[in-house]
Amino acid sequence: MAYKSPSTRTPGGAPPAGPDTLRRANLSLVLREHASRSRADIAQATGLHRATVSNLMAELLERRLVREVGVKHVGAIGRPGRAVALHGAQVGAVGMEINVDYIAVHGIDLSGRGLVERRLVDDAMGSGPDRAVRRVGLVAKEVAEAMRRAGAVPAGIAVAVPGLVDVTRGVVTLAPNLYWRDLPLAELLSSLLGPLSVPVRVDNDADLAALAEYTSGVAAGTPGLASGDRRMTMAVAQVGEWLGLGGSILANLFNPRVIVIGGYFASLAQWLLPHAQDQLQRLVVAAPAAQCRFVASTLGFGAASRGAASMVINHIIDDPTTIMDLPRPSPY
Amino acid sequence: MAYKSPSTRTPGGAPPAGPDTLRRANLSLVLREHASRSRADIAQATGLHRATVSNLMAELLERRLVREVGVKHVGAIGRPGRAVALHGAQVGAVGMEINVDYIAVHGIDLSGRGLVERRLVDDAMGSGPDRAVRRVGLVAKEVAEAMRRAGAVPAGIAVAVPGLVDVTRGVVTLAPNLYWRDLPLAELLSSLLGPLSVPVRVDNDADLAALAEYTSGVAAGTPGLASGDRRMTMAVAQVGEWLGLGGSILANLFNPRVIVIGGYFASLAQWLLPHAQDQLQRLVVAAPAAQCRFVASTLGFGAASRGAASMVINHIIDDPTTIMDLPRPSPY
DNA sequence: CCTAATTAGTTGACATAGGAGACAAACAGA
DNA sequence: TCTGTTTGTCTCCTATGTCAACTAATTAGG
Repeated sequence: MAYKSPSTRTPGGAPPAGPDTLRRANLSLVLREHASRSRADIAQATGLHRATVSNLMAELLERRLVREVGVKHVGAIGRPGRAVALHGAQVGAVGMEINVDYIAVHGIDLSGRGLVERRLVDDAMGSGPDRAVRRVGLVAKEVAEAMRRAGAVPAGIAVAVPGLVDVTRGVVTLAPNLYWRDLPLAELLSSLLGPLSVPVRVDNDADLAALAEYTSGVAAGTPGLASGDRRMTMAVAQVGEWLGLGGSILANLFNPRVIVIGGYFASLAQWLLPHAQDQLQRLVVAAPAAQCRFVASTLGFGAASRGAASMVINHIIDDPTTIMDLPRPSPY
Repeated sequence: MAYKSPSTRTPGGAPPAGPDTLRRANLSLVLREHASRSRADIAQATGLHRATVSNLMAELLERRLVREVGVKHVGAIGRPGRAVALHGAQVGAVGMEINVDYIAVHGIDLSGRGLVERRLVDDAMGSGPDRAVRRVGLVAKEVAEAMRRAGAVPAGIAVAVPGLVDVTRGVVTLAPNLYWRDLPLAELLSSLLGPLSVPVRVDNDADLAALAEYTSGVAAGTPGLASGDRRMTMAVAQVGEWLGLGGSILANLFNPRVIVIGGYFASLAQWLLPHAQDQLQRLVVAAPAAQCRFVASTLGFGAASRGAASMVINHIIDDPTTIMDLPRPSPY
């Protein structure tokens, strides 16, 4: 009999680890070092043995996640390495943002290149979940089709929702603005998408917007914290001070380098941020040793859907075996 | 040659995974199910094969982390299982809290039983790091000795510091009250402890206090958030409202079930909390759907050191191979 | 042009991990 | 006592990574 992975049926805790767990972890490790480097370089960077990297790379090549991209002529002595690079074009990721008056969509490929970008105004999103979910499902289907035509088969869809989300189950616990409550959105969308069988994830919109800022926005490459709360309405200066107070509480707890202000606040940044920054400086314990700055988002309202698409890609990088385009041929 | 784990030398990212990684993960998985159950029960709970659990259990027995504790007579049909349980008594964990005017210490064994508890008043802790570190080192040495006399060899020491901490390097980035800055506390204490070679960790005091509340305090078994900011001084009612505002910001971001108020605030809980709760109710989006309550700490000032000790235990449970009391005899 | 040195990638033996199934052990019930 | 059932262990199998030896490709130097 063939070797079977440890049974996945674990009631509460972490799944048991088998050899495949190891494989997944190391595949991910190798895939992270995709910056057009040779196998030897990657072995160096990951600490894995050259032979192991070769082996793992073979699987990544088979799954069309990377490709050989030419010879890496270092000019130095010795045999030149064959550079491998991320082969993003064939794998797609779809991110959607649902809000009261619009649906935003970002379709990108594995290397982050934008393929599809839409923003549909729809004032009736708040009129109950049934209609809204159907609408989202239609848009998702259509975008997935467009991605497929562009050569990138969608490997996952992530949906950003303005509310509390149970990420593991894909359930929207509460989204007041949409009048949603305990809505199994991932499940509903999955069944609407039907035979496409694309994994659907759901997450909080602010979290995903933060991810977008972190990966490609003003906070790119910096440990940061994003905040886009847009439920308060007060005079600008006052709001700025409150923002500073809120930021100081977060800064004292997490010591971020930047706090990114997004959503409707971003457009008022010019007037808000000076007050906020003053307040922050006064209230943060570590100031000025640990510099924490308020920064306005530059991604605008597309941030959440952009972040959603990024999250799909992150999940693929975390576990490259989920790409089943070319299932590994059984050796028996 | 024996099998060598992948080289640990990884500049930036995660370490490469070898068979030992797998072993560690599953050892931890089994050790978590220590509630006096049979091997078969544990196999059921973890999803691992019975044979694997037997194998892992053998190593845990060898390391004296668990012990056979009698027959599990279910009264039911079939061969009764041999129950195994956590054998905490031989392994110790030391938690220390450093503050301006005192050092608090908690020594517990692996099963959580308290062995040593001290609280030393020392008003000169704020007079520079040199003296303070020496003092802490002496206390640590003495407590470790007491633990050893009680039969529990310390397997780790965690230190709670009121300030910003770089946990991975064990460096106190900034502790204003102590006048510490970029102090490599873990390294200093390690060298002071000398040949004892006990791993030293450093963490933020509020985080560790939160851990204590979570494991054995008012928030035991509940996803919670702890806050013990004691830097503000205002009129009680006003403070209560500000507390509510701060709590609402956190609640909107993280949706915790409880927010535990600790430190000096806890003693004023009676007057503070009603105002705070009112404010919270008004400002939290999800209220009243997602119930979030303010709760006062009952652990008092020992919370951080208690949490520090818990953290040491958590690390042991996470990776039982760090217990090298009985190194596994090589089979060659 | 040919050889030595050097680095890149691959191959097969070895070590270790966990799963599968068979087996002995230990009980309850008839 | 015999049967059925569950527990724990043993042996074999597969999967994975390391290691050392080997092949491949290139530069340096005569």
